[in-house]
Amino acid sequence: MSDILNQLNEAQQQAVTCSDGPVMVIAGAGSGKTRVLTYRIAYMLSRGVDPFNVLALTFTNKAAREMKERIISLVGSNDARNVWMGTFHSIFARILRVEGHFLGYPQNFTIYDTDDSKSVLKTIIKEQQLDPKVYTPGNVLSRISAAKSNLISAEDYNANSEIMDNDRVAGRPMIGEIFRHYRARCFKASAMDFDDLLFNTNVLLRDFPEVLFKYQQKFRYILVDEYQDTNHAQYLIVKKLAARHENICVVGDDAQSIYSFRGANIQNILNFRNDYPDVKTFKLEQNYRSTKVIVNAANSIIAKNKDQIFKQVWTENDEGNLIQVLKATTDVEEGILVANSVFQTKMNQQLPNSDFAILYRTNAQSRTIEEAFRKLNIPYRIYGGLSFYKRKEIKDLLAYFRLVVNTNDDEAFNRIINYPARGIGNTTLEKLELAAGENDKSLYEIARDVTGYVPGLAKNTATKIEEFATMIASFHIQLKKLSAYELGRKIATHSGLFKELAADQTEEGLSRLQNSEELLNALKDFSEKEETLFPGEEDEVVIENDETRSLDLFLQEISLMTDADSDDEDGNNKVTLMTIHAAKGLEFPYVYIVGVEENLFPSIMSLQSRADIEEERRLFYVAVTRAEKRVTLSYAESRYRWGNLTMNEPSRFLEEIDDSFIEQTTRRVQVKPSSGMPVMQKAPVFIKKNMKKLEDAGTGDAPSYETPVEMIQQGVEVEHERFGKGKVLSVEGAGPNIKATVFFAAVGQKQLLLKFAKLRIVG
DNA sequence: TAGTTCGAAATTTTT
DNA sequence: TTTCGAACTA
Ligand SMILES: Nc1ncnc2c1ncn2[C@@H]1O[C@H](COP(=O)(O)OP(=O)(O)OP(=O)(O)O)[C@@H](O)[C@H]1O
Repeated sequence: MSDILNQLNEAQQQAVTCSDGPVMVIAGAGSGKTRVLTYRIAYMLSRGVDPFNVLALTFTNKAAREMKERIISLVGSNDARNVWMGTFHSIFARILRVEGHFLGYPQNFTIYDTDDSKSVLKTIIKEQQLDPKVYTPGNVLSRISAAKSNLISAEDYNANSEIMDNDRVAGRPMIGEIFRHYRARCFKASAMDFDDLLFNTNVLLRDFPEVLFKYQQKFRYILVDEYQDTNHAQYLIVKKLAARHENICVVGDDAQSIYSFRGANIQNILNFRNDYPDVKTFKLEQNYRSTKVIVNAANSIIAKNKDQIFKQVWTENDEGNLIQVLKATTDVEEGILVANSVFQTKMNQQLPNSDFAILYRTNAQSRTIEEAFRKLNIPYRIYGGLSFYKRKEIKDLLAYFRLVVNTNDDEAFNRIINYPARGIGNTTLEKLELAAGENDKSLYEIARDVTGYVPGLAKNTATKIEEFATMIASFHIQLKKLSAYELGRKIATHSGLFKELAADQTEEGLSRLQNSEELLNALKDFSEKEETLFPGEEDEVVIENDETRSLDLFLQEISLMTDADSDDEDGNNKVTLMTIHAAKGLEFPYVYIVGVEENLFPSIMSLQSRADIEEERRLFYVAVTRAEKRVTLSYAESRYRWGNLTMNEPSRFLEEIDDSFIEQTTRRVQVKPSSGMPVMQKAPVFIKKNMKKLEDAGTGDAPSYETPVEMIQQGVEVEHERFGKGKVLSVEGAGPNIKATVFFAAVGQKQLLLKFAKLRIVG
């Protein structure tokens, strides 16, 4: 046990050993807050606390997993497996699976992701005959989401005159009505969206005292990491659960609150004392992560914010490198400069790729960076953006799985009823929807007896629909009998999905098929492995048939997984590319913050209000404090945005850093990259290509094609990145509109505008 | 009903 | 640059 305490400084030790009652740790970046939380749990366990009585809420599932590993090695016992540890969403989804019946949800409810939610909203907006330009799904969803995060139900929303007035003034008076429909539809589909998981947990704990009591007894010790980014719904859950024993420990840093856009409220941490007057507060001041330069620069950045708690942060670490600033002419060049710098640093000092992280404000920025790394053959991994589970082909297959698991899932039904094509079009679907609404049934139930519910249908169509429904029913029966993998493969083949994919011989089609196979592989792994993230207990029989790792369990596991949660199978020695938001809580020796430009970072959306700019500044603070050894900032004077060239000034944040922390020579150095850099041959090509685009954008006329275009003539063999190989049958048109008719082996004859089509001449 | 084509719109950040 | 939906054709 003293081993555990030996690895902590005095303030940390106090925070760890101060046993019962409310505890708050509020401290700057890299001061060991997460470490305190981890060691605190280890300490408790070593003092005989039952791991089943500990609930630890982390920001990602991966953080939870790592914390668990750490604790296991600290206490030298596998017992720590049984600690309840995970994100708010995954922990309470788990609990809702068991207790949801109190609220009328089945155990196998579906979790809707943002796309599902938007799709439901789109249907409602159309149904209500509202102007889709005024009511965009994204907009409406964010209103609804904000409401639910603040525990405002659809009824409350409509009854609240202030909210309704706001909507009216904003020209969107019908949002309350849409909200009502949305909530009804989700419920009917046995589905919860992300916000519902927290909202419904609150309802559960509010309206069912016996449930509240049960979990208060279970979770005698509650710990929350990154508490500054909790929203009201999360705050109340914690408050309710902790009310009985008040063994609650929260750690956080108000200067790192960066999720207010999804309802996070710094007041939760600032007002903690109001709820627990006898809270013991600990401040940690020593930073163990970063060099003096980084710590001091970060301090000077955050000092510009008005709203903050003053914190002294210092370090005994080395002075370290000054902050480098790279200036590029274009976004493409920025990528090259960054990749070069990584390459040089890594070669000079013999460092692994995993020592480097590239952080950006928006996902869209990853592209140019990615291309530069690919050119240099530096392995990288992109987090966020389009994850595996968001790909079309994967979502299609998953929609089949979802419908089989929860036949009420109308979203899934909609997605796959006519994919692969079964001759069931929009008109038919509308009739089904109508019948479903009138009879208060799910689309699936209508489909099972379509002749009964929708009499006027063409015979052929009705048969098709019933065949589909029967197929789903036959899968559904086998849900608990087969493993996830066995059933998954059966569905993929029997539904005709694989056949459809295999028929597409284009390169894109092949990769789609491969991805789908990859999903089946994941199912296979899942079916074979034993453990899940969560412990089970005798008093909660969630899993009826423990033997089969069935498909519904698989869906539960992946629905709340982000790609930060999964590890890469082909090695982890890669440069990390991610948004700053995703980097919260992580650390890397060398950090590059790219796109440090006005209108991008700070985002153009934030310039209106001081509060928003301060949040951007906190984001910048988070970014800088991820670094252990060196920070490099970069900006580009111009960058492409939706295909348009835009000019940008360097970010105000650059100027806010004291000059004494910035390496003054870097500017000169990278205007003329030193020779010996590996991309010297390639860089000019890139820049030239970009210059050409510049010209085009400037003049508009004077078509300037790259040479190959003239070479595309009748009879030439070409390759298209999507359609594969083909032969040019004819070329017509002139100027910017030259068109070629090409016959592709894979997809047949196509007309292509040479301006856009990327044709390569073969042979 | 299915497949194609053309024009408009989109990008903050995420569970 | 890509994605989505409306309009059009087979
Ligand atoms: N007493 C200590 N001795 C040695 N290393 C420490 C000590 N405390 C913390 N560290 C190290 O400092 C780094 C930062 O710790 P940790 O991630 O817990 O900080 P944090 O306050 O949670 O940071 P952030 O708020 O930025 O996420 C980690 O690498 C951790 O191992």
